[in-house]
Amino acid sequence: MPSMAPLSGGSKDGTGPGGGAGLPFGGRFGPPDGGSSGGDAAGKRKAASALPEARGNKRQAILDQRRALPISSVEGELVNLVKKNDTLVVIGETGSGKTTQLPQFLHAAGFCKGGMMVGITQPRRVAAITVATRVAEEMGVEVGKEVGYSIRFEDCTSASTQLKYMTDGMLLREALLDPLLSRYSLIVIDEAHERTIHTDVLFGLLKGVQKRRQAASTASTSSKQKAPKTGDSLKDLQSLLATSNTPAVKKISPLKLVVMSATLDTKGFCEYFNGAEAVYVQGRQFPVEIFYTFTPEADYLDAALLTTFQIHLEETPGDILLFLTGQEEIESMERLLKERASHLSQNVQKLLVVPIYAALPSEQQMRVFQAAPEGTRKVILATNIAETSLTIPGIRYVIDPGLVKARAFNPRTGVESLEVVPVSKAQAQQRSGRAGREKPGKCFRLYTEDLFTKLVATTVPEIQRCNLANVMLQLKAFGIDDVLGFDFMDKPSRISIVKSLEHLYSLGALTDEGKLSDPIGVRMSRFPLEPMYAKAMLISCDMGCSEEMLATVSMMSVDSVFYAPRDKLQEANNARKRFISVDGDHITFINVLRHYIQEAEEAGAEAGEGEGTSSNSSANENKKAFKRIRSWCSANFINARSLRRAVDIQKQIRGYVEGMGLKITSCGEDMLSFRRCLAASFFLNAARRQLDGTYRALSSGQSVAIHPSSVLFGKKPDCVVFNELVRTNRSYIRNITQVDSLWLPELAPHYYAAQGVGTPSQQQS
DNA sequence: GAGCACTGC
Repeated sequence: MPSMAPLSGGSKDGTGPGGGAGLPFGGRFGPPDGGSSGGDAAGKRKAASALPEARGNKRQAILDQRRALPISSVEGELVNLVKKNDTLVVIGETGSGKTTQLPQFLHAAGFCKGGMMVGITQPRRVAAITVATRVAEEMGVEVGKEVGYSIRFEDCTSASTQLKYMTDGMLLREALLDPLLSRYSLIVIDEAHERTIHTDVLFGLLKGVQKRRQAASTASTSSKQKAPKTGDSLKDLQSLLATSNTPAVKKISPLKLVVMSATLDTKGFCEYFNGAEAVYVQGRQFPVEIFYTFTPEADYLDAALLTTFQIHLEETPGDILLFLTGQEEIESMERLLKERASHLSQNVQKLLVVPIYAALPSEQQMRVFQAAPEGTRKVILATNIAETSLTIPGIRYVIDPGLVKARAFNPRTGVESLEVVPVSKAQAQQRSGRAGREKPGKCFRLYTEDLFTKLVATTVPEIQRCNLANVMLQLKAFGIDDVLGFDFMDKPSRISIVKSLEHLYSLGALTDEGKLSDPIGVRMSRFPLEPMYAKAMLISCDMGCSEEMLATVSMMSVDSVFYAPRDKLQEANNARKRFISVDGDHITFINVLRHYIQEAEEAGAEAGEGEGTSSNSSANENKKAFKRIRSWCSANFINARSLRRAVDIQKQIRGYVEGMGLKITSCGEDMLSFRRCLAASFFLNAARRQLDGTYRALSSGQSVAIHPSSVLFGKKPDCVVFNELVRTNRSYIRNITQVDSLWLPELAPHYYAAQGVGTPSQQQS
């Protein structure tokens, strides 16, 4: 393709504020290297008024906006390339319009004919919703009709849907039910550079689907051909293709694939997709000047503080975005900045400090989107959440200390930890790009240019740094038995795969031959849960306490529901007391969920009592109920967002259980039965108290301690099961329930030697 | 007596 000019670059010749010239903290920064980049999907725009006249104007405005996008000048070429290639790699920089426009081009070119769909995956739920909404608006249709989206808990599509935006995890789910993705003519994997675990699994899977649909379509044209050769890892699906559903399969057309990425790291993608062609689409991003420090900073927090005031006192208006590693760091920086800002002289503009991180309650998160008052500069203290997940308007200055808190995972021990590590080059570029969304901006990297060149190019893909039990279960469910030979773009370590297979085997999900067991493994793979929780649901159905386990796995699947701000710790602990069970955290969580649901029901009933005839009054009643629940949450120091999510999950899992023909039953007050069920479910995570008072995890033999946030902290139970093993200063277990040590060999005899619970009967290594 | 980046089904 005569393609498409290179992406717009940063300025090469800017003179930096640091360059030595008269700054209060001068001499800190060297000259710019002129880089700029980064970006995310198209943002949400305001819906226009519904007045006919305004609507006409709106349509014209939309058309103008679409035509102005860099991608629209190459529509014809792009469509031809898609037609010509089975797989096409599209590199589109920020603001190119690829996410909203390319699917519309494909729609116009006839890829949705004959009831077929174009599917577009996104790593995040919000992106799927906002982009689908925008595209529907541009096409002048209602969301959910021709253009729809599908995310967990919300399917906004219909029989007439032709462009379907969805989370990557959702497409994986769909592939379980329809292994050939027979309703799709083309799949677009967007934001492929983010390399989420779902995206990476999809890569391998879709390559397989392409192969089989190719085979099916040529088989149907060249008439008879025997079942495809077996012997490769996909033989199960191939035989499925050969035996079942024959008429439909014969008609199937080949599957096209478009992989869209924001980085220039095309080589890896093209090689992986069998030498696929790549095209570049120019972006539209303002230049961002990059500054480095001349020497390494001993204390990056101090350097960040000084740089903030340097910008504040010397630079033109525009808000500042400072990247920090976590909540604690943000809170202390907030205090420091506020303290220093209070000493600013009267004739200097004010500084407004706003924190944002995922655990912050939503009302407080919203503050970053409010414009600062006249004559005030806003400084936003953010975690990685501001890197991709949300775009904050008004940012012209980015301060990047070059560090990030990332999850690490030791496959040998199964221990997870969070560690502060240097960012990758791609991440640093993504961060600096945040300064050039609306106007030219500046990015101050609190490290030397030499150090930048030594950073790794891209972040290690998620699939290489987390627990793979779920992924392996899904692959087995797809009929891929040879998981070690699966076509990963970046293969996880062998030990990591083997360990997760052992884990699945211990749970009974795999047979001695390593195949998915039926019905246990098959059922487990259907649940949108960690394998251990999926198994727990199945066991609890046999043990008569599935209602309690349903509440437990729902609560275990969300972020901590207890919200304890540092300054109100005592109050929060007191509030928690009313929910506590002496048996442990699991039953405590069940109590929280039950109280919440009861409160919500009462609030709903109270609202219903005063129900009037007008919809207005019922809306008010809803608002009242909502308010009551929210104040109940804050009075009890409970994170409302987490609990709402737990309720959603509970509802969804209940549906799955019932769909399998299993019964949800409660054991009532018989918590002994429920604790036995917890022991039977979580036997892989058991720990026993040693003579010296420490605890020993039975499966790995490592020494662990009960986390102080557990209700069993300081209670010295003899034997416990737990759900989380996290390493910080030492190894802590969290979410714990007391069990009788004799239950373990009784309920998990295949794992624990019958004579006792000193050690498991296998897996000693 | 400690501390939890961010997503997703």
